[in-house]
Amino acid sequence: MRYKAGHKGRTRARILTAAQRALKREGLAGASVSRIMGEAGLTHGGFYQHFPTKEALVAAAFFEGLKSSQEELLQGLEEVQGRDFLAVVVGRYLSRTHRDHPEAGCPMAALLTELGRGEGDLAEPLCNYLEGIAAALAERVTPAGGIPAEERALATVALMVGGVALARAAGKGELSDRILRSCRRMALAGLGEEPPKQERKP
Amino acid sequence: MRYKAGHKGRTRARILTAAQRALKREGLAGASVSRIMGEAGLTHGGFYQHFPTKEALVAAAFFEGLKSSQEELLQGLEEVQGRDFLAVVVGRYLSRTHRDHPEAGCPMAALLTELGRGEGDLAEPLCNYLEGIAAALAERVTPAGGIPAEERALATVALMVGGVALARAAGKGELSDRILRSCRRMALAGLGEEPPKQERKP
DNA sequence: TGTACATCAGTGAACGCGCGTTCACTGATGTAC
DNA sequence: TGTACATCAGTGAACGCGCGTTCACTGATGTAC
Repeated sequence: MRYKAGHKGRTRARILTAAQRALKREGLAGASVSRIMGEAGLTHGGFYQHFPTKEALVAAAFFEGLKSSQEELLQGLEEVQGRDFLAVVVGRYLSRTHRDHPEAGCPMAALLTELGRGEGDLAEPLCNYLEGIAAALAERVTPAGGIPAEERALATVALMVGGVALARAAGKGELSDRILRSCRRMALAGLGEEPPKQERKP
Repeated sequence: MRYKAGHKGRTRARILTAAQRALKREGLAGASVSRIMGEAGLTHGGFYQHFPTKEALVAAAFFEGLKSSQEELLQGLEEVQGRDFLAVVVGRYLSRTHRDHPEAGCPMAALLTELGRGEGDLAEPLCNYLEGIAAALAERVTPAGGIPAEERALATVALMVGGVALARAAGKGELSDRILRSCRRMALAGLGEEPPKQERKP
Protein backbone atom coordinates (compact mmCIF):
# COMPACT_ATOMS: atom_id res chain seq x y z
CA MET A 1 0.00 0.00 0.00
CA ARG A 2 1.63 3.22 -1.15
CA TYR A 3 -0.70 6.01 -0.08
CA LYS A 4 -1.75 6.39 3.50
CA ALA A 5 -4.19 3.65 4.46
CA GLY A 6 -7.79 4.76 3.92
CA HIS A 7 -6.90 7.67 1.68
CA LYS A 8 -8.85 6.34 -1.28
CA GLY A 9 -11.72 5.26 0.95
CA ARG A 10 -11.99 8.75 2.39
CA THR A 11 -12.08 10.26 -1.09
CA ARG A 12 -14.88 7.86 -2.00
CA ALA A 13 -16.79 8.94 1.08
CA ARG A 14 -16.26 12.59 0.11
CA ILE A 15 -17.68 11.92 -3.37
CA LEU A 16 -20.65 10.09 -1.83
CA THR A 17 -21.39 13.00 0.50
CA ALA A 18 -21.18 15.54 -2.30
CA ALA A 19 -23.36 13.31 -4.48
CA GLN A 20 -26.09 13.06 -1.86
CA ARG A 21 -26.35 16.82 -1.61
CA ALA A 22 -26.12 17.48 -5.35
CA LEU A 23 -28.61 14.75 -6.28
CA LYS A 24 -31.18 15.95 -3.76
CA ARG A 25 -30.70 19.54 -4.87
CA GLU A 26 -30.70 19.01 -8.65
CA GLY A 27 -32.32 15.62 -9.17
CA LEU A 28 -31.01 12.27 -10.36
CA ALA A 29 -30.61 13.48 -13.94
CA GLY A 30 -29.88 17.12 -13.11
CA ALA A 31 -26.75 16.55 -11.05
CA SER A 32 -23.81 15.82 -13.35
CA VAL A 33 -20.72 13.75 -12.52
CA SER A 34 -18.56 16.83 -13.21
CA ARG A 35 -20.44 19.00 -10.78
CA ILE A 36 -20.54 16.34 -8.07
CA MET A 37 -16.79 15.79 -8.38
CA GLY A 38 -16.25 19.54 -8.31
CA GLU A 39 -18.19 19.79 -5.04
CA ALA A 40 -16.01 17.01 -3.66
CA GLY A 41 -12.96 19.11 -4.59
CA LEU A 42 -11.90 16.85 -7.47
CA THR A 43 -12.00 16.77 -11.28
CA HIS A 44 -14.41 14.54 -13.17
CA GLY A 45 -11.85 12.10 -14.60
CA GLY A 46 -11.08 10.43 -11.30
CA PHE A 47 -14.68 9.46 -10.72
CA TYR A 48 -14.38 6.04 -12.37
CA GLN A 49 -11.75 4.85 -9.93
CA HIS A 50 -14.45 4.94 -7.26
CA PHE A 51 -17.70 4.01 -9.05
CA PRO A 52 -18.24 2.00 -12.25
CA THR A 53 -21.05 4.25 -13.55
CA LYS A 54 -23.11 7.25 -12.52
CA GLU A 55 -26.01 4.88 -11.92
CA ALA A 56 -23.97 3.02 -9.29
CA LEU A 57 -23.21 6.31 -7.54
CA VAL A 58 -26.87 7.27 -7.58
CA ALA A 59 -27.88 3.95 -6.01
CA ALA A 60 -25.17 4.18 -3.34
CA ALA A 61 -25.94 7.81 -2.52
CA PHE A 62 -29.68 7.20 -2.38
CA PHE A 63 -29.49 4.42 0.17
CA GLU A 64 -26.80 6.02 2.26
CA GLY A 65 -29.07 9.08 2.27
CA LEU A 66 -32.14 7.12 3.33
CA LYS A 67 -30.27 5.54 6.20
CA SER A 68 -28.77 8.72 7.58
CA SER A 69 -32.01 10.64 7.12
CA GLN A 70 -33.84 8.04 9.19
CA GLU A 71 -31.18 8.11 11.90
CA GLU A 72 -31.41 11.88 12.14
CA LEU A 73 -35.19 11.74 12.23
CA LEU A 74 -35.32 9.25 15.11
CA GLN A 75 -32.30 10.58 17.00
CA GLY A 76 -32.85 10.93 20.75
CA LEU A 77 -36.27 9.32 20.62
CA GLU A 78 -35.24 5.85 21.81
CA GLU A 79 -37.30 6.16 25.01
CA VAL A 80 -40.28 8.07 23.61
CA GLN A 81 -43.53 6.38 22.61
CA GLY A 82 -47.03 7.01 21.32
CA ARG A 83 -48.31 10.45 20.53
CA ASP A 84 -45.22 12.23 21.89
CA PHE A 85 -43.00 10.17 19.61
CA LEU A 86 -45.07 10.84 16.51
CA ALA A 87 -45.39 14.53 17.32
CA VAL A 88 -41.62 14.96 17.35
CA VAL A 89 -41.08 12.89 14.18
CA VAL A 90 -43.77 14.76 12.30
CA GLY A 91 -42.56 18.11 13.69
CA ARG A 92 -39.05 17.44 12.45
CA TYR A 93 -40.02 16.09 9.05
CA LEU A 94 -42.81 18.53 8.18
CA SER A 95 -40.75 21.56 9.20
CA ARG A 96 -39.76 24.71 7.35
CA THR A 97 -36.12 23.78 7.91
CA HIS A 98 -36.60 20.49 6.08
CA ARG A 99 -38.63 22.14 3.33
CA ASP A 100 -36.01 24.84 2.77
CA HIS A 101 -32.97 22.52 2.72
CA PRO A 102 -33.71 19.60 0.45
CA GLU A 103 -29.99 18.96 -0.06
CA ALA A 104 -29.69 18.09 3.64
CA GLY A 105 -33.01 16.26 3.97
CA CYS A 106 -34.81 13.05 3.14
CA PRO A 107 -34.02 11.58 -0.31
CA MET A 108 -37.61 10.45 -0.77
CA ALA A 109 -39.00 13.94 -0.33
CA ALA A 110 -36.41 15.26 -2.80
CA LEU A 111 -36.56 12.55 -5.46
CA LEU A 112 -39.94 10.79 -5.15
CA THR A 113 -41.37 11.30 -8.62
CA GLU A 114 -38.04 10.57 -10.33
CA LEU A 115 -37.85 7.28 -8.44
CA GLY A 116 -41.28 6.36 -9.75
CA ARG A 117 -39.91 6.42 -13.30
CA GLY A 118 -38.10 3.22 -12.43
CA GLU A 119 -34.66 4.02 -13.83
CA GLY A 120 -32.09 2.01 -11.92
CA ASP A 121 -33.20 -0.72 -9.56
CA LEU A 122 -34.17 1.55 -6.71
CA ALA A 123 -37.68 0.18 -6.12
CA GLU A 124 -36.86 -3.09 -4.37
CA PRO A 125 -34.46 -1.66 -1.77
CA LEU A 126 -36.80 1.28 -1.29
CA CYS A 127 -39.53 -1.24 -0.44
CA ASN A 128 -37.30 -2.90 2.15
CA TYR A 129 -36.58 0.47 3.65
CA LEU A 130 -40.26 1.43 3.72
CA GLU A 131 -41.24 -1.85 5.38
CA GLY A 132 -38.59 -1.20 7.98
CA ILE A 133 -39.58 2.35 8.83
CA ALA A 134 -43.29 1.50 8.79
CA ALA A 135 -42.71 -1.33 11.26
CA ALA A 136 -40.60 0.97 13.44
CA LEU A 137 -43.33 3.60 13.51
CA ALA A 138 -46.09 1.04 13.99
CA GLU A 139 -44.60 -0.50 17.11
CA ARG A 140 -44.34 2.86 18.82
CA VAL A 141 -47.71 4.36 17.94
CA THR A 142 -50.98 2.84 19.08
CA PRO A 143 -53.71 2.33 16.46
CA ALA A 144 -56.31 5.10 16.19
CA GLY A 145 -59.32 5.93 14.08
CA GLY A 146 -60.00 2.26 13.36
CA ILE A 147 -56.83 1.95 11.28
CA PRO A 148 -54.31 -0.78 12.12
CA ALA A 149 -50.96 0.59 13.28
CA GLU A 150 -49.06 -0.74 10.21
CA GLU A 151 -51.44 0.93 7.80
CA ARG A 152 -51.41 4.13 9.76
CA ALA A 153 -47.61 4.12 9.65
CA LEU A 154 -47.50 3.66 5.89
CA ALA A 155 -50.03 6.42 5.30
CA THR A 156 -48.11 8.69 7.68
CA VAL A 157 -44.95 8.22 5.61
CA ALA A 158 -46.88 9.10 2.44
CA LEU A 159 -48.37 12.15 4.17
CA MET A 160 -44.97 13.36 5.40
CA VAL A 161 -43.20 12.84 2.08
CA GLY A 162 -46.08 14.30 0.09
CA GLY A 163 -46.42 17.22 2.49
CA VAL A 164 -42.78 18.31 2.23
CA ALA A 165 -42.64 17.80 -1.54
CA LEU A 166 -45.88 19.72 -2.05
CA ALA A 167 -44.77 22.51 0.28
CA ARG A 168 -41.56 22.84 -1.76
CA ALA A 169 -43.47 22.97 -5.03
CA ALA A 170 -45.68 25.70 -3.57
CA GLY A 171 -42.67 27.93 -2.81
CA LYS A 172 -41.96 29.29 0.66
CA GLY A 173 -45.00 31.46 1.11
CA GLU A 174 -47.98 31.37 3.41
CA LEU A 175 -49.71 28.52 1.57
CA SER A 176 -46.58 26.43 1.82
CA ASP A 177 -46.48 26.97 5.59
CA ARG A 178 -50.15 26.04 5.82
CA ILE A 179 -49.52 22.79 3.93
CA LEU A 180 -46.87 21.79 6.47
CA ARG A 181 -49.07 22.67 9.42
CA SER A 182 -52.12 20.89 8.00
CA CYS A 183 -50.12 17.72 7.39
CA ARG A 184 -48.70 17.81 10.92
CA ARG A 185 -52.21 18.06 12.31
CA MET A 186 -53.59 15.30 10.15
CA ALA A 187 -50.74 12.96 11.09
CA LEU A 188 -51.62 13.43 14.75
CA ALA A 189 -55.40 13.41 14.34
CA GLY A 190 -57.19 10.75 16.36
CA LEU A 191 -54.30 10.43 18.78
CA GLY A 192 -55.84 12.65 21.46
CA GLU A 193 -54.73 16.05 22.88
CA GLU A 194 -53.77 19.15 20.92
CA PRO A 195 -50.91 19.26 18.42
CA PRO A 196 -47.72 20.93 19.71
CA LYS A 197 -47.55 24.72 19.27
CA GLN A 198 -44.01 24.88 17.89
CA GLU A 199 -42.21 23.27 14.96
CA ARG A 200 -39.03 21.46 15.92
CA LYS A 201 -36.01 21.57 13.68
CA PRO A 202 -35.02 18.24 12.01
CA MET B 1 -56.15 32.76 -44.26
CA ARG B 2 -54.74 30.11 -46.58
CA TYR B 3 -55.04 26.83 -44.72
CA LYS B 4 -58.35 25.63 -43.37
CA ALA B 5 -59.34 27.72 -40.38
CA GLY B 6 -58.18 26.16 -37.12
CA HIS B 7 -55.64 23.87 -38.77
CA LYS B 8 -52.70 25.39 -36.92
CA GLY B 9 -54.66 25.57 -33.70
CA ARG B 10 -55.47 21.89 -33.90
CA THR B 11 -51.81 21.05 -34.45
CA ARG B 12 -50.93 23.09 -31.39
CA ALA B 13 -53.52 21.18 -29.38
CA ARG B 14 -52.05 17.89 -30.63
CA ILE B 15 -48.56 18.95 -29.51
CA LEU B 16 -49.95 19.98 -26.13
CA THR B 17 -51.68 16.62 -25.65
CA ALA B 18 -48.56 14.68 -26.62
CA ALA B 19 -46.48 16.90 -24.33
CA GLN B 20 -48.73 16.25 -21.35
CA ARG B 21 -48.34 12.49 -21.71
CA ALA B 22 -44.62 12.57 -22.46
CA LEU B 23 -43.79 15.01 -19.65
CA LYS B 24 -45.71 12.99 -17.07
CA ARG B 25 -44.12 9.76 -18.31
CA GLU B 26 -40.51 10.95 -18.61
CA GLY B 27 -40.33 14.07 -16.47
CA LEU B 28 -39.86 17.76 -17.30
CA ALA B 29 -36.22 17.27 -18.29
CA GLY B 30 -36.55 13.71 -19.56
CA ALA B 31 -39.09 14.40 -22.30
CA SER B 32 -37.36 16.00 -25.29
CA VAL B 33 -38.90 18.34 -27.84
CA SER B 34 -38.05 15.82 -30.58
CA ARG B 35 -39.82 12.97 -28.88
CA ILE B 36 -42.88 15.06 -28.02
CA MET B 37 -43.17 16.24 -31.62
CA GLY B 38 -42.73 12.65 -32.80
CA GLU B 39 -45.61 11.53 -30.60
CA ALA B 40 -47.71 14.31 -32.10
CA GLY B 41 -46.85 12.95 -35.56
CA LEU B 42 -44.54 15.82 -36.49
CA THR B 43 -40.83 16.58 -36.78
CA HIS B 44 -39.01 18.70 -34.22
CA GLY B 45 -38.35 21.73 -36.44
CA GLY B 46 -41.94 22.87 -36.54
CA PHE B 47 -42.17 23.15 -32.79
CA TYR B 48 -41.15 26.79 -32.65
CA GLN B 49 -44.07 27.94 -34.75
CA HIS B 50 -46.30 26.94 -31.83
CA PHE B 51 -44.27 27.66 -28.69
CA PRO B 52 -41.39 30.10 -28.14
CA THR B 53 -39.38 27.69 -25.93
CA LYS B 54 -39.62 24.27 -24.35
CA GLU B 55 -40.18 26.01 -21.02
CA ALA B 56 -43.33 27.66 -22.41
CA LEU B 57 -44.63 24.27 -23.56
CA VAL B 58 -43.93 22.77 -20.15
CA ALA B 59 -45.85 25.55 -18.41
CA ALA B 60 -48.80 25.28 -20.81
CA ALA B 61 -48.93 21.48 -20.61
CA PHE B 62 -48.65 21.47 -16.84
CA PHE B 63 -51.61 23.75 -16.24
CA GLU B 64 -53.76 22.23 -18.95
CA GLY B 65 -52.99 18.91 -17.26
CA LEU B 66 -53.91 20.15 -13.79
CA LYS B 67 -57.22 21.46 -15.04
CA SER B 68 -58.28 18.35 -16.92
CA SER B 69 -57.09 16.08 -14.13
CA GLN B 70 -59.28 17.96 -11.67
CA GLU B 71 -62.27 17.83 -13.99
CA GLU B 72 -61.88 14.07 -14.39
CA LEU B 73 -61.48 13.60 -10.66
CA LEU B 74 -64.67 15.49 -9.79
CA GLN B 75 -66.73 14.32 -12.77
CA GLY B 76 -70.26 13.23 -11.88
CA LEU B 77 -69.91 14.31 -8.25
CA GLU B 78 -71.76 17.61 -8.52
CA GLU B 79 -74.54 16.42 -6.23
CA VAL B 80 -72.49 14.35 -3.79
CA GLN B 81 -71.33 15.67 -0.43
CA GLY B 82 -69.50 14.76 2.74
CA ARG B 83 -68.00 11.35 3.32
CA ASP B 84 -69.48 9.86 0.12
CA PHE B 85 -67.90 12.62 -1.93
CA LEU B 86 -64.46 12.20 -0.36
CA ALA B 87 -64.64 8.41 -0.63
CA VAL B 88 -65.10 8.57 -4.39
CA VAL B 89 -62.41 11.24 -4.89
CA VAL B 90 -59.92 9.32 -2.79
CA GLY B 91 -60.88 6.02 -4.41
CA ARG B 92 -60.27 7.43 -7.87
CA TYR B 93 -57.04 9.19 -7.05
CA LEU B 94 -55.42 6.55 -4.84
CA SER B 95 -56.22 3.74 -7.28
CA ARG B 96 -54.06 1.18 -9.01
CA THR B 97 -55.24 2.54 -12.34
CA HIS B 98 -53.91 5.98 -11.49
CA ARG B 99 -50.68 4.55 -10.10
CA ASP B 100 -50.08 2.44 -13.21
CA HIS B 101 -50.79 5.17 -15.77
CA PRO B 102 -48.92 8.30 -14.78
CA GLU B 103 -49.03 9.58 -18.37
CA ALA B 104 -52.82 9.82 -18.10
CA GLY B 105 -52.98 11.02 -14.50
CA CYS B 106 -52.43 14.01 -12.26
CA PRO B 107 -49.40 16.17 -13.14
CA MET B 108 -48.63 16.81 -9.48
CA ALA B 109 -48.34 13.10 -8.70
CA ALA B 110 -46.06 12.66 -11.72
CA LEU B 111 -43.87 15.74 -11.38
CA LEU B 112 -43.97 16.87 -7.74
CA THR B 113 -40.30 16.77 -6.81
CA GLU B 114 -39.20 18.30 -10.11
CA LEU B 115 -41.59 21.19 -9.51
CA GLY B 116 -39.97 21.77 -6.14
CA ARG B 117 -36.70 22.57 -7.88
CA GLY B 118 -38.31 25.80 -8.99
CA GLU B 119 -37.27 25.84 -12.66
CA GLY B 120 -39.80 27.86 -14.59
CA ASP B 121 -42.40 29.90 -12.77
CA LEU B 122 -44.69 27.03 -11.92
CA ALA B 123 -44.98 27.71 -8.19
CA GLU B 124 -47.32 30.70 -8.22
CA PRO B 125 -49.98 29.25 -10.53
CA LEU B 126 -49.67 25.93 -8.72
CA CYS B 127 -50.52 27.79 -5.52
CA ASN B 128 -53.61 29.30 -7.11
CA TYR B 129 -54.66 25.87 -8.25
CA LEU B 130 -54.08 24.36 -4.81
CA GLU B 131 -56.06 27.09 -3.08
CA GLY B 132 -58.90 26.40 -5.50
CA ILE B 133 -59.01 22.66 -5.07
CA ALA B 134 -58.59 22.91 -1.30
CA ALA B 135 -61.52 25.31 -1.11
CA ALA B 136 -63.60 23.01 -3.32
CA LEU B 137 -62.88 20.02 -1.10
CA ALA B 138 -63.35 22.00 2.10
CA GLU B 139 -66.85 23.19 1.25
CA ARG B 140 -68.05 19.63 0.58
CA VAL B 141 -66.47 17.82 3.52
CA THR B 142 -67.36 18.58 7.11
CA PRO B 143 -64.51 19.10 9.58
CA ALA B 144 -63.47 16.05 11.62
CA GLY B 145 -60.84 15.16 14.20
CA GLY B 146 -60.63 18.73 15.41
CA ILE B 147 -59.11 19.91 12.12
CA PRO B 148 -60.68 22.84 10.25
CA ALA B 149 -62.07 21.81 6.84
CA GLU B 150 -59.56 23.95 4.90
CA GLU B 151 -56.60 22.38 6.65
CA ARG B 152 -58.01 18.93 6.28
CA ALA B 153 -58.45 19.54 2.55
CA LEU B 154 -54.85 20.68 2.12
CA ALA B 155 -53.50 17.70 4.03
CA THR B 156 -55.73 15.37 2.02
CA VAL B 157 -54.22 16.69 -1.21
CA ALA B 158 -50.72 16.08 0.17
CA LEU B 159 -51.74 12.59 1.27
CA MET B 160 -53.20 11.74 -2.13
CA VAL B 161 -50.28 13.10 -4.13
CA GLY B 162 -47.71 11.59 -1.78
CA GLY B 163 -49.55 8.26 -1.70
CA VAL B 164 -49.64 7.83 -5.48
CA ALA B 165 -46.05 9.00 -5.94
CA LEU B 166 -44.80 6.73 -3.16
CA ALA B 167 -46.79 3.76 -4.50
CA ARG B 168 -45.18 4.30 -7.91
CA ALA B 169 -41.70 4.47 -6.43
CA ALA B 170 -42.41 1.21 -4.59
CA GLY B 171 -43.23 -0.63 -7.84
CA LYS B 172 -46.50 -2.45 -8.40
CA GLY B 173 -46.17 -5.12 -5.74
CA GLU B 174 -48.05 -5.91 -2.58
CA LEU B 175 -46.46 -3.07 -0.58
CA SER B 176 -47.45 -0.60 -3.26
CA ASP B 177 -51.07 -1.76 -3.03
CA ARG B 178 -50.92 -1.47 0.75
CA ILE B 179 -49.68 2.11 0.50
CA LEU B 180 -52.68 3.05 -1.64
CA ARG B 181 -55.13 1.31 0.69
CA SER B 182 -53.59 2.83 3.81
CA CYS B 183 -53.77 6.33 2.36
CA ARG B 184 -57.41 5.84 1.34
CA ARG B 185 -58.23 4.81 4.89
CA MET B 186 -56.36 7.66 6.48
CA ALA B 187 -58.03 10.20 4.22
CA LEU B 188 -61.43 8.97 5.40
CA ALA B 189 -60.51 8.44 9.06
CA GLY B 190 -62.63 10.40 11.50
CA LEU B 191 -65.44 10.74 8.98
CA GLY B 192 -67.49 7.84 10.39
CA GLU B 193 -68.54 4.51 8.82
CA GLU B 194 -66.28 1.99 7.08
CA PRO B 195 -64.23 2.79 3.98
CA PRO B 196 -65.68 1.42 0.71
CA LYS B 197 -64.66 -2.15 -0.16
CA GLN B 198 -63.79 -1.53 -3.82
CA GLU B 199 -61.42 0.83 -5.61
CA ARG B 200 -63.05 2.91 -8.30
CA LYS B 201 -61.23 3.70 -11.51
CA PRO B 202 -60.26 7.35 -12.03
C1' DT C 1 19.96 9.69 6.68
C1' DG C 2 19.86 10.15 1.49
C1' DT C 3 18.75 8.76 -3.16
C1' DA C 4 16.47 6.06 -6.91
C1' DC C 5 12.47 3.84 -7.90
C1' DA C 6 7.63 1.81 -8.26
C1' DT C 7 2.96 2.81 -7.34
C1' DC C 8 -1.48 4.70 -8.21
C1' DA C 9 -4.98 8.54 -6.92
C1' DG C 10 -6.20 12.11 -9.40
C1' DT C 11 -5.83 15.20 -13.93
C1' DG C 12 -7.67 17.04 -18.11
C1' DA C 13 -8.13 16.50 -23.17
C1' DA C 14 -10.96 13.92 -26.05
C1' DC C 15 -14.89 10.72 -27.66
C1' DG C 16 -19.77 10.16 -29.31
C1' DC C 17 -24.35 11.44 -28.16
C1' DG C 18 -28.78 13.79 -27.51
C1' DC C 19 -30.30 18.11 -26.18
C1' DG C 20 -32.78 22.93 -27.36
C1' DT C 21 -32.81 25.97 -30.95
C1' DT C 22 -32.25 28.09 -35.79
C1' DC C 23 -33.10 28.53 -40.54
C1' DA C 24 -33.26 27.87 -45.58
C1' DC C 25 -36.43 25.03 -47.85
C1' DT C 26 -40.67 22.58 -49.69
C1' DG C 27 -44.97 21.48 -51.07
C1' DA C 28 -49.99 21.46 -50.08
C1' DT C 29 -53.40 24.85 -49.87
C1' DG C 30 -56.68 28.64 -51.09
C1' DT C 31 -57.11 32.87 -54.14
C1' DA C 32 -57.21 35.68 -58.34
C1' DC C 33 -58.32 36.02 -62.85
C1' DT D 1 -63.67 25.43 -65.09
C1' DG D 2 -58.50 25.97 -65.54
C1' DT D 3 -54.06 28.01 -64.60
C1' DA D 4 -50.57 30.92 -62.23
C1' DC D 5 -49.43 32.59 -57.99
C1' DA D 6 -48.78 33.79 -52.89
C1' DT D 7 -48.93 31.88 -48.43
C1' DC D 8 -47.18 29.46 -44.54
C1' DA D 9 -47.34 24.93 -41.69
C1' DG D 10 -44.18 21.72 -41.44
C1' DT D 11 -39.30 19.59 -42.81
C1' DG D 12 -34.67 18.28 -41.81
C1' DA D 13 -29.73 19.65 -41.78
C1' DA D 14 -26.95 22.21 -38.85
C1' DC D 15 -25.37 24.98 -34.60
C1' DG D 16 -23.18 25.01 -29.88
C1' DC D 17 -23.49 22.83 -25.52
C1' DG D 18 -23.15 19.71 -21.56
C1' DC D 19 -23.54 15.03 -20.71
C1' DG D 20 -21.29 10.18 -19.29
C1' DT D 21 -17.31 7.89 -20.18
C1' DT D 22 -12.29 6.79 -21.61
C1' DC D 23 -7.46 7.14 -21.37
C1' DA D 24 -2.61 8.66 -21.63
C1' DC D 25 -0.41 11.33 -18.24
C1' DT D 26 1.55 13.37 -13.85
C1' DG D 27 3.29 14.01 -9.59
C1' DA D 28 3.00 13.03 -4.56
C1' DT D 29 3.77 9.16 -1.83
C1' DG D 30 6.00 5.17 0.59
C1' DT D 31 9.72 1.58 -0.09
C1' DA D 32 14.31 -0.41 -0.95
C1' DC D 33 18.91 -0.10 -0.37
